[in-house]
Amino acid sequence: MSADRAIDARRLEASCRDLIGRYDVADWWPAQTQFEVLVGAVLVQNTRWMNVSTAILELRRTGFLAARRLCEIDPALLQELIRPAGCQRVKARRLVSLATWIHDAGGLHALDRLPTPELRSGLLGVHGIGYETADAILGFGFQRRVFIADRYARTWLMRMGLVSDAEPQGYESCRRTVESALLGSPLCMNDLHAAIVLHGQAHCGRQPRCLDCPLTTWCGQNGFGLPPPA
DNA sequence: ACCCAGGGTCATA
DNA sequence: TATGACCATGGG
Repeated sequence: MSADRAIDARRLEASCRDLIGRYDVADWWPAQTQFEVLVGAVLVQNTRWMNVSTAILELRRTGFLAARRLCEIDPALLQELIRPAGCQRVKARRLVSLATWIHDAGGLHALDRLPTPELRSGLLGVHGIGYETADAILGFGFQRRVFIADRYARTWLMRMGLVSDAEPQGYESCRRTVESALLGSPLCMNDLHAAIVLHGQAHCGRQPRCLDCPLTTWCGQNGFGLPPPA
């Protein structure tokens, strides 16, 4: 399977570098503390960041932006504080689960020392944290080198012809493929994710803004819509 | 007045 | 294993 690997690591690296260079990727994930990154990762699930930031402001204003505090918070109060982010009942439970896991593990300082595989499986064990949220937390919260193979990423990679047709279908296979292909690359994976999302957003929506975009992406339905050039 | 976003879980077939 | 419903708010 690796003999005729259907991915050109050189071209992938060049394309990613090019993409990163086209977007302002600095401070793409605004956060004042490490814990705030983890909270934001849960709150942003299927939600615009604008709504998340007001919820985070509420949490900060009331002093609940700490794992220990969130473990004991009244669920109804937490729901009210994060209401601007939507799905408040669901996300309140998830935040408490996350905070409890952190507390039981001995705090973020203890978790920081764990190897990435252990940390990742631990995160995935928390109710409400799936692959994408776990990897966002690993990358932006714990500064680990992980590729976030979200839908934007998989679509972009496929449309660019950078991965085989089979890869984008599964999160994990795509993630592993890209991570191994970029093993020796100096590219910042967080910057790459930011650029991919910004690129996806720029090509999203009913008014495609980038029909003349030099990158090989297409505008239209579902993010990258129009069929690939024949 | 729609539409859906920096997902994940759970119930079906 | 593979879809689909569901969560829910606010900005465009």
